[in-house]
Formats: sequence, C-alpha cells, structure tokens
Amino acid sequence: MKLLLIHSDFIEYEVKDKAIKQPEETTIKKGRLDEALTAFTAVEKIDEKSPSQSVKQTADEIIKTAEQLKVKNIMLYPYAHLSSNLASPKKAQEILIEIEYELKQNNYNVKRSPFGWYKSFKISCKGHPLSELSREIVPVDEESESLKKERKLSSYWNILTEDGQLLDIGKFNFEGHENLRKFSFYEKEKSRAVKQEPAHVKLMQKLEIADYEPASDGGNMRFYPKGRFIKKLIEEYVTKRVVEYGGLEVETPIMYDMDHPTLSKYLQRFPARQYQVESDKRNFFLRFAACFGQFLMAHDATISYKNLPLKIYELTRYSFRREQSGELTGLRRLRAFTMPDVHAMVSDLEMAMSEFKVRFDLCLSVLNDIGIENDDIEMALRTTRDFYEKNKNFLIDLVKKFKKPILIEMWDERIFYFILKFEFNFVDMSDKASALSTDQIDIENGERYDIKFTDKNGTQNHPLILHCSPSGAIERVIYALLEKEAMKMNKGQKPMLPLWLSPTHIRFIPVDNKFIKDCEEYVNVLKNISELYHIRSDIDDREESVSRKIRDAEKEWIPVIIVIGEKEKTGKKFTPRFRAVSIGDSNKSYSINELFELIKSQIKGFPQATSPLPTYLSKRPKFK
RNA sequence: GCCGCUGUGGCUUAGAGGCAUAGCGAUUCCUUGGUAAGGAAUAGGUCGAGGGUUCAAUUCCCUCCAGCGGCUCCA
Repeated sequence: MKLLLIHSDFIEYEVKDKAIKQPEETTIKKGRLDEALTAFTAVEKIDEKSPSQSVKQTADEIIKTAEQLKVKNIMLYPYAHLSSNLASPKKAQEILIEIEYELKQNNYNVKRSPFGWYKSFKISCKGHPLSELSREIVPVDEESESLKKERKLSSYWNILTEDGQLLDIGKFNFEGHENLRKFSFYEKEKSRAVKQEPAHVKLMQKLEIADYEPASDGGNMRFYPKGRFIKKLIEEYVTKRVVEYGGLEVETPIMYDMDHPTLSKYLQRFPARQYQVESDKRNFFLRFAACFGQFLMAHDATISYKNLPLKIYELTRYSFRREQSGELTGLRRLRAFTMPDVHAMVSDLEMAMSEFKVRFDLCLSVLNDIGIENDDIEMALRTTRDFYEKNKNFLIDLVKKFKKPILIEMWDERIFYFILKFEFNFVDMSDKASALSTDQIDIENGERYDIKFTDKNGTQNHPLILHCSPSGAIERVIYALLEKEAMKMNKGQKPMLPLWLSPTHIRFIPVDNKFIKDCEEYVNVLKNISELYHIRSDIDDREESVSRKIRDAEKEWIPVIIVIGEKEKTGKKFTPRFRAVSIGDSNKSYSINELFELIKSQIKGFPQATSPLPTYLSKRPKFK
C-alpha cells in the first residue's frame, strides 16, 4: 500500500470517464471536503496477501497522522499512479471500502472518491512541514504474529549440564560461567549490563578491514584490501572444511520470483524483510539464505537412498536481510552478508541425528581453528519438550562434547519448521550475544519443496533436511575475532589476528636506505622457498626513523618485526620482535630458513595466499 | 521501524549568531637513522544534506541522511 497524505484546506473532485472496464458504480459525480486530510492511496499486490492486516495498518497510519494534525475530515482518494505494482481492481476496491469503514468506526468524517474513474480534482495543500507525507505499508502476516506470541508464551528456558541435570535458569549457579549467565539473560530477558559502542567498529576501521559505505543502504559494508583478504581466507577455509566433510559446492541465483508457488508461501510469513527488485513485470526478492536455490535444485534432482546423506553447500555472497535500521551495527548485524550454508538431505530421523552429531563436531572444530575457542562461545539448544524427553541422552552427549553447561529452550509444541537446533553464540564486551555456528533438523521443507528420494523398495519419500552454517556469517566471524582482541587489549595484552589471517607475517625494517636491497633479498628468499606455503613479508622503505616504523608496525598488529642493519647483513641471523610468545622467542636469533619453518608450522592446514598489498610500504595508500 | 544522542579537512578534535582551531596523516625540504612518534614548511573545509528565521547561520528552528545507545527484531 502506498499512501500520499496531504493536509489540505480543501479537496474537491469531479468524475469524468471510466478508467477501467468496470468502475465502481456511483451516483455522486462531485465531492468536496474542507479542512481535510486527503489520503491518496494505491493498493498493491502485496496487500492482497493479507488484506485485513493491510486495512488495519493503513487505517492506523492515517489515524496517526490525522491525530497529529488534529483533523476530523478524511478524503480517501484512490490514486493508482503511486505504485507500479498494483493489486487487482476488485481487491483494491474491497480494501479501500474496508479502510473507509475502519476510519468511520474511529469517529472520523470520511469521504471516499469513486474507484476506477478518471477524475479532475483541485486540492489546496497547507504547505507546512507535516502537510505532505508519503507512506509505504507492507502488511505483516497475522499468522506469523500470533505464532511469535505463542512462542513467547510457551517457551521454557533451562540450563542443561554435562552430567544431564536440567535446571531452571533461576536455580542454576552461574559461578564460573559468567558468559553463559550473560548469554542466558540476553536471550531470555534481553537485559544488558554494559552500554557502549561495540569495540570492533573502531578496530575494523583502524586496521583497514571494513567500513561503512554511506552511498549504499545501511548494513552494506565496504571491505578494504586487508579486509577483503582476511575475509577471503576465512571463506576459503570454511569452504575447504565443508568440502572435506562431503559438501557438494554449488552456486545459485541471488534473486527469486516472489510469485513462485513454492517460495511465495514461505515468503508470506516474513514479508517485510527482503530487498525487492523489479524486472519487467516480475518482482524478485533477494535471497536471505541459500535454502531456495539448493532446494529448487534438489527438487529437480534424481536422488536415491544410496546418495544420502546428500550434502549441498554454497557460500552465499551475499545473503540479504532487511533488518530494521536500528539493529544494524558494524560487522555484527548486516543487511548484506556472506553466509556459508550446507544442507544435508537425510532419509529419516535416525540418520538426521547421526548426521547432526557429525556436523556438530565440524562446527566446533571450524570455529576453534579459526581462532574462536570454546571459552569464547556459549551453546544453546532449541527443541520441543517431546523431542527432549525422547532423546535426552543424545542431547546430553552434545553437551558433553561442548564440555560446559548450555542454555536450552523448549516449547510444548513445535512452532517452527525445525524440531532441533543448536547454536554457538559469541558474547562480546557489551554483553551482546550473536550466533555463529548453527544446525537444525527441518521436517517441513522436504515436503514443501517436493524434494524426493527413492528408497530401497522403490517408493518415493521426502527427506528431512539439516540446515547448517559451520561458522555463521563470515563478517560476523571477523567481528568475533576483533571483539576477542578488544577484550585482550582491555586486559592490557597485545591484540593480534591469528597468524594465518595476518595480511603481513614479517615486516622488514631497514635501519638505512642502503639496507633496502637486503630486505628485498630476504623477501624473495621467503617467496621462493616454497610453492605451497606463502610467508607474507614486506618492507618499510619509508623515510621514517626506525622507532617510528616499529611503532607503526605494532599499531598494525604485525606478528613478526625484524630490523635489518649491518649486524643482520653479515651475521645472516635475525632477532625478531614476536608479537606473542606463541609465535616465537624474541630473545633468540633465527636464520631466514628457521623463520620460514617457524611460521610454516603455524599456518599449515590453512589457506595460503600471497600478500594483498605492495611489498613496499611507500607504495601503499592509506584507506583510513 | 520507534525514542534519545551525535555529525567541523583523510583521521582525532577546539570553537561559537559576525575572519573556522589544533594535532595526526598527506606533500616538499632538512635529518641518513638500531627496536613504540627526528625537525621545518606547504596544501587541504559548502562545519552531514536540504529548507526556514536573521542584516548575517557552521552555530537557532524544521525536514531528511548517516552513525551510536535503548526499544523492537534476529525465520
């Protein structure tokens, strides 16, 4: 529904010719209203999907404005030209009549100009700031509203311990489980102790990782070379792990037809959350997950029980969710994000559960390897009471794998499409919790998308589907890594990115220009020593003092800093500044080969890439 | 989306109804260096955008945009 509201001294119209085949029958050819709020309206396709919601929301919006302006007269004026995606005339007329009725119920003096006619009209707009307003109304589906209410009413929050005790949140002793306490209360009470801006925002800018892009929509970030590099490596790593697990990597479109029979039903539940794209006469929405493409692909595939579990994987760049503007922050919550998404089609619940376990291990291992350890995350399970009772030991086994108590939310009845879901949540310095890895057992969409596999007996069945993101959104992983380092800084420790993600491993600092040549030689030795492992080294060739260059390198979180002068040149040994004792010993000397081995041993198994920036610092622009 | 706060060169910031501050960074020059800032000069501004009040607005008022905090939300 599109609305154009005009606070007018008067509005008058006169009916001329038919605009559509069967316009509204009317005997009144002229109408006028003084001191009125004129509401030009265009009923749109989307309003047809939940007309009663549309009526209610539109009436509410008009009433709100009328109250502000203190007017009692309302002219409801159909004006098709406000939208290029109109509802059918019949529906539109019905909706307008309903709105008129609704407004009259609220004691407004309402006139409605007849539908489907060309009319001449005169209007006098008052011209003050509030006198001209346009509004777009997207009806919120009533069913989903009620579902949400129901969910809130009947969900139970508990803590499940490793030894299988199920305790009420209020009764659990959170001593030694500070983050679980924060996470639990964040989830249940939405309460927050600390109120400050997230620490990673400054860091992502200072380190030239990512930044806001004012020329785009909110939550669509720009990534600088270093950020793109880090993001790419994480993407590659997650993909590698999923492919090893057996995921078949695919690529699917980012936009889908809103009127596609299978998708539209699913979409109706969340109508306000997508970006929409128009192309000729069709309307598309930008995907908010990888499900659509993969399910449609699976729908057309011939699948035998022998193929199960069938794992399909895509790294979506991007998935889009039009989160409310007030909810967007830094890299934590975005409108465009990169999501690894691996589905597994399984034959039955038994296979689903055994696969769930495999993927649980995968998620935990992926996060750990990226640099987010068990101590950094809290686990949540969400399920039905029934599933819990029947599979208690299965769930407790998961808690044992996680090695600390978890939050469990239960419903009396299944409300969503899944019966079991787990999440690993990161709790940041502001006590906000964000989900990283997740997996769920979906028992609805196999049928909804009509995906079929043939079983031993030759009969066709719908599979159950597991939805998993082993790491969560890649941007959010970066957020978590940065927040983790910010916490370290708070404790007076040096922050650092994991070695495999550092854009520069070794910074060479010549004490004099004449040693630049030697630095080049070392960089080349490191480059050529192996084709498999890339040690990323660079040279600070700027006209600055040595201590200045060291300071800048430290500010850039460079893991290994080496000053090159006469001593190094002749001795062929270096005494680097290691950012952490875990990398190396700053009191010892290393040859170039020893350095290579040292770093190699720590980046083995991770994606390898050469530096994203010029070797010489003098060649690098400052992006921030 | 709602309520509140904020918006001054690339960055951090001072200021106030009447010539717009400084530091960092950049550029040029000097310095030719040994483990967290060597020195000097120069350039760089529609004071977030649009409208209004005023002789005069970056400053006051309104609208919009963006960021932050809270609410809501997170399929």
